[in-house]
Amino acid sequence: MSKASSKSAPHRRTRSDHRTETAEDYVEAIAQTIREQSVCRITDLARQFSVSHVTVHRIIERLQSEGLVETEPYKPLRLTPSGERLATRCRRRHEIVYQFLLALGIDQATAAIDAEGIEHHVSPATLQRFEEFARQQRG
Amino acid sequence: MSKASSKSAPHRRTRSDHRTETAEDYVEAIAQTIREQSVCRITDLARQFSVSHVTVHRIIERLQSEGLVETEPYKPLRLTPSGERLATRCRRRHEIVYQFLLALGIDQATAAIDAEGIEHHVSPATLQRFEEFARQQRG
DNA sequence: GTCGAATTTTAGCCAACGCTAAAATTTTTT
DNA sequence: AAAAAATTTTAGCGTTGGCTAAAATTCGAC
Repeated sequence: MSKASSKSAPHRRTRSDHRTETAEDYVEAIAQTIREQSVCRITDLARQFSVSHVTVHRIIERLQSEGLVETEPYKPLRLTPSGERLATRCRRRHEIVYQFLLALGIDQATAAIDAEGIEHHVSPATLQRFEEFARQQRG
Repeated sequence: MSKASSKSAPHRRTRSDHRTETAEDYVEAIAQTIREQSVCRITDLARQFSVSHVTVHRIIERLQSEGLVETEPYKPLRLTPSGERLATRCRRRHEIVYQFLLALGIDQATAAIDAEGIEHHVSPATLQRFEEFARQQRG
């Protein structure tokens, strides 16, 4: 183990980072669900995330107040333009991380799980290196 | 962008994962602080994590109830054997992730930040690949 | 030893995310 | 159309982690 190490960690991701991660996960899931089955409801997300529909409801309220999601009472969920853009960025990032792990030699199941966790913590610079590595490995 | 992708995400990390991450970060920081300046106080952690000492105090209470930290009133913090083991595992994992990012060609500052975020989400299998890659790149 | 500074502890507030129970609404079945 | 099923909403509670203010204790200087 080296010596230099990464001392003096800038500081741990704060509570507001968690809010962002949640927003990203939900927006990404909404986009994918709409893509696959044309509508997305609260129940769909509850099933995907294994939480109660009530929890989803409250998170959706927050995302709505942040301008990422639109919805009328008792109607299915929609993304705002801003929500769509976020979903697209997240999907791309997610895919790059996943392909990178595969290129590294990680098995599909593990890569899928780890990508889920890692994606939110990859800076643009690192993401670019991930992409290059995967391309180089594949090509 | 590929097609297969990582569909049907197992499900997002739950709230209890965050508790674990916090525990890991704190235990790791306590161990390092003790290593560097022989004692670790609540204030030290507050400074490192940029949160109030009151927040640290409450988190330490929890870690104590979980058997990771020991402390007597107004005294510095100590790790239990279990806390020490956790700190050692986390430090090792952190170091592997950091060295891996460096081996990939990420600059030190970015690698330090990203390692902080990524370390909690790397499975044992992936960690091992990270280690192999870094060794191979260096060797 | 006393006083002042630093540190820790307690009290009390807020937000996010987890839950169950129950009410309201929509959809489907009969 | 009425009844049943599914879905969404509201109400209310618990935990974690964020804060400030103020009290208690320890430590250092004098």
